[in-house]
Amino acid sequence: MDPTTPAAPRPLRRDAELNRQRILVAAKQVFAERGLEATLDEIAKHAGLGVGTVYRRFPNKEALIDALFEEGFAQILELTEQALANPDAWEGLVGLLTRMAEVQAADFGLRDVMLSETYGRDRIAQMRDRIKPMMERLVERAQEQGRLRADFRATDIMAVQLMISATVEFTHGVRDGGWRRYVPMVLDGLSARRDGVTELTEPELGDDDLHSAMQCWPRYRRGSAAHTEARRQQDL
Amino acid sequence: MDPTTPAAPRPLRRDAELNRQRILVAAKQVFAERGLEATLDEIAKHAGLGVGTVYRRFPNKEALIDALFEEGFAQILELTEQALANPDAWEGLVGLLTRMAEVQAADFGLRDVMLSETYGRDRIAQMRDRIKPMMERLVERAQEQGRLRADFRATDIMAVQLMISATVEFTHGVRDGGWRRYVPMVLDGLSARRDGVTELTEPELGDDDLHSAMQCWPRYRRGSAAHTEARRQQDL
DNA sequence: TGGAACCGGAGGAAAGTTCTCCACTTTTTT
DNA sequence: AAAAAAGTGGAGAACTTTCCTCCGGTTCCA
Repeated sequence: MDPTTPAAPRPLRRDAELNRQRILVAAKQVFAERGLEATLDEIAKHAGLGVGTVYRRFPNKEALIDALFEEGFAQILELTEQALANPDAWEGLVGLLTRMAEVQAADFGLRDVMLSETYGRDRIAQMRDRIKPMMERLVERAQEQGRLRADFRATDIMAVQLMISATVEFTHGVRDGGWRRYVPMVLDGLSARRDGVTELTEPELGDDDLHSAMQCWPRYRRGSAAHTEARRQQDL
Repeated sequence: MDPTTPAAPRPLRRDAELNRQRILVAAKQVFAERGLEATLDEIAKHAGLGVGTVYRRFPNKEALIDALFEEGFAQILELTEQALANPDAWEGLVGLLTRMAEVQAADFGLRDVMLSETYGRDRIAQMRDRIKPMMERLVERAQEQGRLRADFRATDIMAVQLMISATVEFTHGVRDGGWRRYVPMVLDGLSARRDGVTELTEPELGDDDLHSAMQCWPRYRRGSAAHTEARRQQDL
């Protein structure tokens, strides 16, 4: 009837489909390592393709990100459900926050999608709507069971995640899993009361670790280092 | 003897000196509000001057920052000394971390200088060398007095500050002092043991607060908003 | 009042971004 | 096997955003 029906999207040519997969794989990897700030040029190079190819398959960066992080969301949703399934709500919460930190540490792209609202806003908003009531139930139950501090609220979880995320980023590249030292500390702050402390399995950062963490700490690193450096040389 | 002696720097012309002051004042304000990412153009405008004037007085951005944050460092040093002076080391530590958070919230420029190593490296390194032993003593004493968890180390303080800093930034522009809710939580995680919890005086974030905090959350906000926005419009 | 000192702010230079374009290559169809 | 269709690569267009320079004109002060 309607000749312009968009219904029948003829399948991609074989090589094109293959390249599409390559792009997805490369994007997943590159985003995971470098976060969403990675360039599509970078991804294309990593996939062994030209940028043009990437842009023909995905109209823009956001579309690629969107296509990529659906499963990531599913994963998070599942983690939350698992946490709720635990009869000990506190244990569930502890596990959830730890897993979330693991996810964040393993995939900076997913972290960025979760923590920012720049990309995939709709999807995120939708997901938060689904997760929110679960979080509220989890918090409530953990409080009823007397393990979570009574003044904690579901809206505080975001801030806690952000705190943990900060330690993940801080220790990144310095010591794998260095953030693991700080998750128990934060959680000890959320418990209603306790006799001792949760044992820290992750050893402390040495002075040298600390120093290189500060060096690599990417925040506030504005202006290309090269540029600034060149200038510094001139001044001598 | 030597005609090229740099010793006698004839004083600036009156108007020039006045403008120098204006620059310093404006820079202090603008950096405090926007952090070190503020442009010298911005500062110049805020001072009612041209950029050229700023650059004649300070060879580059770093020099201006350096000239500016000496007193900030002094302030931090003093806070640390005060903390050490407190006979109750734990109380000292609590006070210190709270004050530090206040400083960070009040002056994003100083926060950036403290937490990054991009600007004023030498000065910072030097300061850290002076502060480090004080921190170690503070930690040690607080542990001896049985209030601070025994597995805490002086090198962990940086991470704790980073966590707090994350909450400061998160709540910034959403609710003044919203971060105050999280400092006691973190500190409760650092105490050796406790029967109950430290009372949170800062009320929780509402759903709307949370939403706008996410919206404003500046991290990962790459690509000019205008650009992205224009593109989004086209897609419709 | 004659310079030396100073000012403003347009715009140069560099480094990124995202995304387009089109001469070429590869696949599919006839 | 040749024509048609589909896909490719990557230089570079178009845009930001940064830091900083330059120089015609203005202001101060000896």
